[in-house]
Formats: sequence, C-alpha cells, structure tokens
Amino acid sequence: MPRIGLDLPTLLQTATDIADESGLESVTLASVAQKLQIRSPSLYNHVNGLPDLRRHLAFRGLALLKERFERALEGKDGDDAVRAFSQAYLGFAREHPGLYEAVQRAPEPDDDALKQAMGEIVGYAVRALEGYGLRGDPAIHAVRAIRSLLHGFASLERQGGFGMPLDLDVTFRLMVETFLAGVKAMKDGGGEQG
Amino acid sequence: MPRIGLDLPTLLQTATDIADESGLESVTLASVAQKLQIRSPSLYNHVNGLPDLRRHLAFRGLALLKERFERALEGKDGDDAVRAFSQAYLGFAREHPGLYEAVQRAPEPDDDALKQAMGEIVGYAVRALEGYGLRGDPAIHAVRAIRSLLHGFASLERQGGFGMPLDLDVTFRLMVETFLAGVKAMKDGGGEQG
DNA sequence: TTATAATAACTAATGTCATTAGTTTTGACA
DNA sequence: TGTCAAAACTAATGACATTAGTTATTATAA
Repeated sequence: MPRIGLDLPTLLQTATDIADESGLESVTLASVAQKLQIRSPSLYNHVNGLPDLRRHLAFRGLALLKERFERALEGKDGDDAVRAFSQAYLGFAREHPGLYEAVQRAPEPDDDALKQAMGEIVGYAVRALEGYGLRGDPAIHAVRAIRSLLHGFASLERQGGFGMPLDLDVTFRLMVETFLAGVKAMKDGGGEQG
Repeated sequence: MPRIGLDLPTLLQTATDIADESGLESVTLASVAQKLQIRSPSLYNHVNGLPDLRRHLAFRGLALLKERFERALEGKDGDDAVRAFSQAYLGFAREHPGLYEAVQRAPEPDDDALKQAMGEIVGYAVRALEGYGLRGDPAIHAVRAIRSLLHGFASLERQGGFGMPLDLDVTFRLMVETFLAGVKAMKDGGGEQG
C-alpha cells in the first residue's frame, strides 16, 4: 500500500488539467483517480464526492479570475478599464476552458459561500464600468449587458460556434468598442425610451 | 407484453418535456423510459442511444427556433427586425430551456447535417442585420456580436446568473438598443481604430 | 526508540446508467 | 389464418459514484 501523499491542491490541479484539456464533463472521480494512480474511493479522503470536487473547481476558477481582474484593472479607468477587463475575461476563458465551465455552473441554492465568491467577480464588472458615471438601474443594466456580451462570446467561441474563418480577436475588440459606443450613445439621449 | 405503440415523435416529446422541466442532463434513457412506462433498452428501437437522442433534440430545437424566426422577421426590417429577432431568440430560450441547451451543444466533427441546420439558424441573424448595409467582414463581426449578446443573456438568465431584483426584460430591451446604437455609432466614424 | 492514534489508501459491495445480445409476442398484411 | 417485421422484453456487461469496513503508514507523544 504505497502512500502517494495526496493533498487537496494536487488533487485539484489534476482535476483542473483534465477539465481544461478534455472539458468539465470529463472530470470524474474515476478519471482523476486514474491520473493520480489511485483507486477512486481514496479521493473521498480529500473531497466529498463529485459535486464537491466541482465546487472546489469553481472556487479555484473564481480565484484565478479574481487575480486576473486585479492585475488588469490596476491603474486603468474609463474605456481602458472596460477593455482590460474584457481581455482578462476572455483570456481566462481561453486558457482555462474547463475552469470556466466550472465557474458558470449554477451554485446549489443553499451554497452561500460560492454565491458570494461569484458575486465578488461580478463586482469587478461593476468596477470596470464605474468610469461611466452610471448610477442605480442603468448601472445594473450595463453590467448585465457586458456580462452577457463577454460570456456569450467566450461560450460560443469555446464550443466552436463561430464558423467563418475571420479573426476572432478582431471581432472581440470591435464588439467591445461597439458596446462602449452604444453606452455613450445611450447616455446622451436614448435613456428615456427604455 | 402490452405494446404501447411508441413512435419517434412521442419519444422526442417526452424527452423534450424532461429537458425543459429538469434540464438536458436529466434526459437519460432511464428517465425517458420511466416516463413512457417502458424498459430503457426498448428505446433503442427508435433511437440510437443517448447521443443520438440528444442530437434529435438539437434538430427539434433548431426547427422550433426556425419557425419563430420566420414568424418574427416577416415583414420587418431595420431596427425592428433586430428587435423582433432578439425577442424571438429569448422567447425560445425561456420557453424551451432544455431544447436551448441541446441546440448549444457542439456537434460531432463529422455531423454535417447538424452543422448545416445550425448554420441555417445563424442565417436568420444575418438576415436580421441586413438592413444596416454591412458587407463583408463588418457584417460577420456584427453577426458574431449579436449572437454573443443574445446567447450570453439567455445563458446567464437561465442559470440564475443575474442576482439583482431588477426587471430582466428591461435589461434585455435596453441591451439590444445599446447594441443598435453602437452599430450605428461605429458605422459613421469608429471603424478605423479597431 | 517505541507505542499510539490519526488517516491515507485499500477492497468489497451496492445501485444507477448505457449498451448489447438474444428472446418473445404483437399486430399488420398477405 | 398464417407469416413476418419489429416493438418490447430479459439478461448480462461494463463504467461510474458512493458507502462501509479494513489495512498499514506516518506523525506524534511517551
């Protein structure tokens, strides 16, 4: 019975690798155990079953995302903050497609800790849009809009949803600029009709 | 051995109901068979296993979506076409969350029929944006942008990603208007810098 | 250095699911 | 009424998650 000295970080790193290489659905206790050369019941010494493992991956993804946002937003404001935030978001989704999936899953209704961690991430979107002087409802709408835009793009790109052979980075930058232009256009004039 | 006279449409309707009520992941051969009061191997008389069932659901979702787009775009152009298209898209995602999931799944690399059906759906986005006189690359970018926006919103809404208690329909309409304003703003002037 | 306790990893077993092979029997049609 | 395709079945296998209970390693304390 050669003990391998497994700990939670190692387990999560292994699961992360599988997720990012083969997708979150490929993360099973069986696949993780096999990669660690261990029997799957042994994983229960470190993790409370598959749902708990996925939850850990969500936290891990959120922590990485947070780091990126911190770095990206540092010293930026106005349009540049939104651009940097958007690039950080897409960069994460591209480098960690598996963790990105994990982060997207809806938390259990009673999982307040995970909900709070997800809320913190939304907070960075709020910060990125601060420079526009939006307050109250319009600020909430704007945050929802940029989140929709970024998640939609990241999600469609990941699953190969964009067929045409045209540079996706260009689309992305243009899309963000279009959003910024739209926000500005709506600010002076369009607000009354919605 | 009382034969129930199952046919493919009935099977798919049952699977659709489960998907829309409990999510696509709840659609298993076991759950469908149970709802039909049948043993799960019997389903193989109508469907080639679970992946094939999911594929059928994707086609079914695409067909319903197509109907909606046809109806929505009839006689519309310009901004109204984009608004109608967007409402049709969101309406489908809301009424058929399970089919919506099925439609989002990446097709197998060799599944040309499904790829083509998905491409047809993208064609309606192209049609909706026709009124803006975009040609070539800018048209492709714009289609990608609206798809990102719509899918992102539908996806985040479905998984309860929007926490604040503020009317989501308002956000959605405003978001589409912001997009339209952005496209217009980019058309006259902003094109050179991105 | 040695005894003890915590625990990492194990085996065995159960239950769910997808899937395949092979069987029965229904129901349509000749 | 007899025949035959196929709808539904049973039985069996293999992947997976999970639980219970076992073994043995390692850290810690005497």
